[in-house]
Amino acid sequence: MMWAVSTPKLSRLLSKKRACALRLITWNINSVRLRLDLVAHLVKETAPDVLCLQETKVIDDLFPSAALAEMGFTHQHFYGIKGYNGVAILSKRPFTATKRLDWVGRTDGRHIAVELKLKNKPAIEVHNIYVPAGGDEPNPETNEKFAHKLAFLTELTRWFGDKKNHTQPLVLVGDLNIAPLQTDVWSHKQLLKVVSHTPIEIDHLEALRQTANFVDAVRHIIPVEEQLYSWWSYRSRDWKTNNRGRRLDHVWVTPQLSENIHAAQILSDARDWIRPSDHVPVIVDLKE
DNA sequence: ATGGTTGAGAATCAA
Repeated sequence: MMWAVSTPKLSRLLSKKRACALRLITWNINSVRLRLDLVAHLVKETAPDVLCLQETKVIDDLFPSAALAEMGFTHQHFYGIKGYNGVAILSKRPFTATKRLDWVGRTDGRHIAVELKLKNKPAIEVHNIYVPAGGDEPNPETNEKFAHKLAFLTELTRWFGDKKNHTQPLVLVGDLNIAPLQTDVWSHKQLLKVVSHTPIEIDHLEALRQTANFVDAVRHIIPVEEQLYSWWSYRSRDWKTNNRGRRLDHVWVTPQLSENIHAAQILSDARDWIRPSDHVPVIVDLKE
């Protein structure tokens, strides 16, 4: 087994998982087959109960189910298309339900959900979402990809809005491809017209958040004053020195779960792993 | 203002 990484201090840096906690990780992995060894490393170091991946980039027939089951994820729900996108929810705990959701008339592997039981709580529904990146130009009139991104968020907002009267606790994670806060980007001013940090996207994301009064679990733990990123472009000579990151990956929970948020961390070390994804894992522990 | 890199999978497309 080739361990791609040796960061011996990693486990020491991680806050310890409580015995009675559900550890949830979201990670845009940018090809699950190419980075199976990194998944194994992550799992060994952090022991997540539920691992949500985006950009698996593999059709279901070729999904590496057996290897992931060997890592302890005997419960798996995934949906991938050829070449790009693709989402997976890997779990050590059984699901009580699974579903796939499709938006803007496409079946393009961007949203799946599972239901699972927490101790002493009603079953929670975990949504794993990969929001379209949106292309380069932040104008829906001229850029079809940006129009798609906004339409995707609008449809999600309508759907979660319709669920509003339900009392089921929800967790929404994924690569939302939007960095909402000023401290979620390396330069608020320089990114105001850059897709991922434009006001119109942030408004759309905020509308989605408000449908179920979702709480940003990471910012619930880490103060908004603190610069925080989960993605650094491959197109940077030295990501660490330039540190031109953005926080595109999120974990949200509905209010009845917010008091259960025990810890949250962004594993920026992972950006230095061998052949890294451009995104790093985001970890949230929920007390049970 | 521009260019810079990576992955899938076979010429570009997506990010």
